[in-house]
Amino acid sequence: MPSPALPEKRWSIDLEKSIQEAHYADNALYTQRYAFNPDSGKEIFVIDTPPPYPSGTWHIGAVAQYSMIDVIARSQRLLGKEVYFPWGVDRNGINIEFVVERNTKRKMKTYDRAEFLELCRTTIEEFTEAMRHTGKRVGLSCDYDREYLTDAPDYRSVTQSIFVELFKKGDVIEDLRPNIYDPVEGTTIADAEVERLPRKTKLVDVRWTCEDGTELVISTTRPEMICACGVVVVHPEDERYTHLVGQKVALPLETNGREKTVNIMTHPSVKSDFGTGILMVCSFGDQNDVAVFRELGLTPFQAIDLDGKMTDVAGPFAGMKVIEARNAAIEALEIQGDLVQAVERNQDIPVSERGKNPVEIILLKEWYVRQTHIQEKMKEHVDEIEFHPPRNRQFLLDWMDNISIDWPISRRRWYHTEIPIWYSEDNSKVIVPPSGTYVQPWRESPPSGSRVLDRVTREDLGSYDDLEADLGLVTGEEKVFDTWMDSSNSNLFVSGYLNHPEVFEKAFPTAFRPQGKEIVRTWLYYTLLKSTLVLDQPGFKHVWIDGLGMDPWGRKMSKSLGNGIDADSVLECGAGGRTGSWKVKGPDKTVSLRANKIGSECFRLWKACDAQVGDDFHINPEEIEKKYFGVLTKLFNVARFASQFDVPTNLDEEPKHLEPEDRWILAEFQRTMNSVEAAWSDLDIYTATQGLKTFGTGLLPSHYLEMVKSRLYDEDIAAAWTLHRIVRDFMAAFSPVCPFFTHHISQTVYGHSSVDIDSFPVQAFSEVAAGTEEGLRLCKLSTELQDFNSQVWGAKKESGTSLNQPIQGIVVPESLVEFEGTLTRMHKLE
RNA sequence: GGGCUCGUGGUCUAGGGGUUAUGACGUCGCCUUCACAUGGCGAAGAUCGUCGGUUCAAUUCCGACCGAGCCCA
Repeated sequence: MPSPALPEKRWSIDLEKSIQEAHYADNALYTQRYAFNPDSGKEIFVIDTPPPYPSGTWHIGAVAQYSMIDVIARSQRLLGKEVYFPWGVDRNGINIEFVVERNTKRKMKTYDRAEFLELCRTTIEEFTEAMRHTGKRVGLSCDYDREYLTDAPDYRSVTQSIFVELFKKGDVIEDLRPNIYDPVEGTTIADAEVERLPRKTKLVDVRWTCEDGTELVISTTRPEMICACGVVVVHPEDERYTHLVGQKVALPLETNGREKTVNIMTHPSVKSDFGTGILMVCSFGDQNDVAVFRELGLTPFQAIDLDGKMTDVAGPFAGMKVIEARNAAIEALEIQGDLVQAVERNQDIPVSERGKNPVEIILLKEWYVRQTHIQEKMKEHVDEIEFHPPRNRQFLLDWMDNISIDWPISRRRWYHTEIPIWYSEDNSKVIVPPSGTYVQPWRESPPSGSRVLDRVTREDLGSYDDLEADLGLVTGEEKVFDTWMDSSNSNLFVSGYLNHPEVFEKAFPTAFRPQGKEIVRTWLYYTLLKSTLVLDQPGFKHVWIDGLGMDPWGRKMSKSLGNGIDADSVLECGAGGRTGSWKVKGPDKTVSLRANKIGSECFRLWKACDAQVGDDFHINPEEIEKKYFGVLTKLFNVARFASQFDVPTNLDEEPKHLEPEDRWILAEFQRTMNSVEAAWSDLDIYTATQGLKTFGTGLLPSHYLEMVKSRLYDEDIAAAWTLHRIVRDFMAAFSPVCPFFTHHISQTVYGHSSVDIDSFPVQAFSEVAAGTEEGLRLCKLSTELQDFNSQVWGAKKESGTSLNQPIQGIVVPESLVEFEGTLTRMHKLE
């Protein structure tokens, strides 16, 4: 027997790693394979990959999702598309500021701004490097040479240019509105940066007096805010207070510069069973107050300043810190005799994630992107986008229905993209930079080519170069953008907007947006908003929304639960003979999970086969190995078995004579390949992979191989041709899922790597093509053939006959008569 | 508390108004070493979350509830 061309006895993690390393080491070949070449003439398929945020560890669920994006990228290349699979890293934002503060034990605002930015940049670069490594370990075929970083000038200039464009069109506005503010850190923060901590607070009952002398008792934890009270409300169906509605009630504490009474009105948000069922609404005690002020059209008071101190409106308490003012107010109420009672109470209060400081909602002049006026238009665009799975479109539509206020985009932070604007000395004019320029207004003057605009009407008044002398002392904006302002340009950036107009022409709407469902309302929504505002087009052709990676019991993985599984440990499991073990906190007790070998190919196969896109998936290394490593072994063995027979010189030309079993398996193979090709076209990883797995581990080895073994050993040309043709094309179709596995086999056995194939292998076998009468007839025989083989194997088992011993009394049924000779030989029927 | 999504053998999963509900892993029994024990044959194991409704007929459609998850309060 000739020795197999595939020398390795089995697939192993060490083999996988050495193939992978060689693959990434040859940069010229890598570029030829995977780099984006917009001039290739092929249909362009740009993937708007979610740029990961480097924070030290990359969540295994995200790595799994990323590997599926790679499957899409590779399958689209296989279908002949020119794929741009960018490698981008999101590096703007608050997280890295936290890390630097923690590392240096110094607050951001105690630094020189430039110095702090440099610290952030060097710190995040270390994290980025670890992420690149994991990306390659899981086999991503990104265009790493074109890596983009959202904190780099080329990326930030796009964000700034879009801002300027929207500002000119009037879709970006500045306004004084309530914002969440951390008075200790001195910065606005986003909703997402607020968390709740339990604290003991005093709930005080305060007596208020109406104009007709009726006395009310209102419970509050924030008596210092009485000075900012705009209205007192009760529930519309609360009959206890119906008679009070419409009256005026006097504020029980002294104030300064405002009317001393407020109206009593109704509002459905009041909880009648809380305290006395009467609520004072202040600007702003909490988010509900903000909503009530807006709905009732009340003018808010500024009761707390940027230092967290009470303003003049607080009368005697002006200048005190919030907590001091609260105690002073309680004392004053007690002296006046208006304090009915005070009880200690546990309450979850909103604090900043960063400093654990209680946050306040205060009025600040900030920048906003207008969005409420454009929802209908956006919906039309969303209708044109194909969602995978279709049901996940609903996440977006529901969120769009809830949009009621504009998007605040400015932040008082540093490691973000700067808002590109300067103000004239009299504040009536603004200066904006020319498109494509990255500027840092907090430390630079406007560059040459900047335009001067009227701050209100947005009228273009001329160039900065001409008008500079008339503007007086120009001040640069110090604020920066919300990071979503950057992230929501990713599709524009990777599709070539501004930087490569000729590519953009061909590449937009961006072909493919893959992402997790938890950021539909941020990343997806804001991106589509931008596409509508800037280009009046849908941002994408396909949006692919995957579920989340959960722990083995279906719970979210988190540091606090202690149920996380590190991605690298799974990918390296089995390397160098080291096994993997994970201690994971389960619902009842800590469970120890063990696996011997997983690696990237098995990990990818698992994700591709185990869950449909859109479903949450449980990550259990034990299960990954048990269910899918065997599949790789089986496929490897089939290839290794085939590789001991000479490869016919021309695999593309069908031999003159094929035996019935060859024609049968070719018909089945063709059917599988057709459905796999259709599935790859539909971005349906699950169906494609399942189809290949079923064929490659079932029909092919168990039935066809057993039928043709003796012919193969007799050096039958038709059998060798059929087997090799199938194995070769199978590896091509399977290469998106397990690129290194198929690369190794196809390169070794056929001298041509499956990852270099750029058109789906055509199966045009004479007479047996799927859909032809003969093809259908042969496929219909499959079930019968499998049943017959099982029947013989079962009969041998029952009679204690070994499989290679003859058996008597079994007759090939009439329907399988064309296989009679083969089956008789295969089973040694007598 | 609100909105949305999901709920199929021990675990994961396919499917879908109609006779015995798909497959995989695991379990149990048997076989075997001629590419593959990372194999083969076979068995057990599911009132398709619960309760109502629509229907000649529901696990499949509708509603409520329960449970899980996501996002937002």
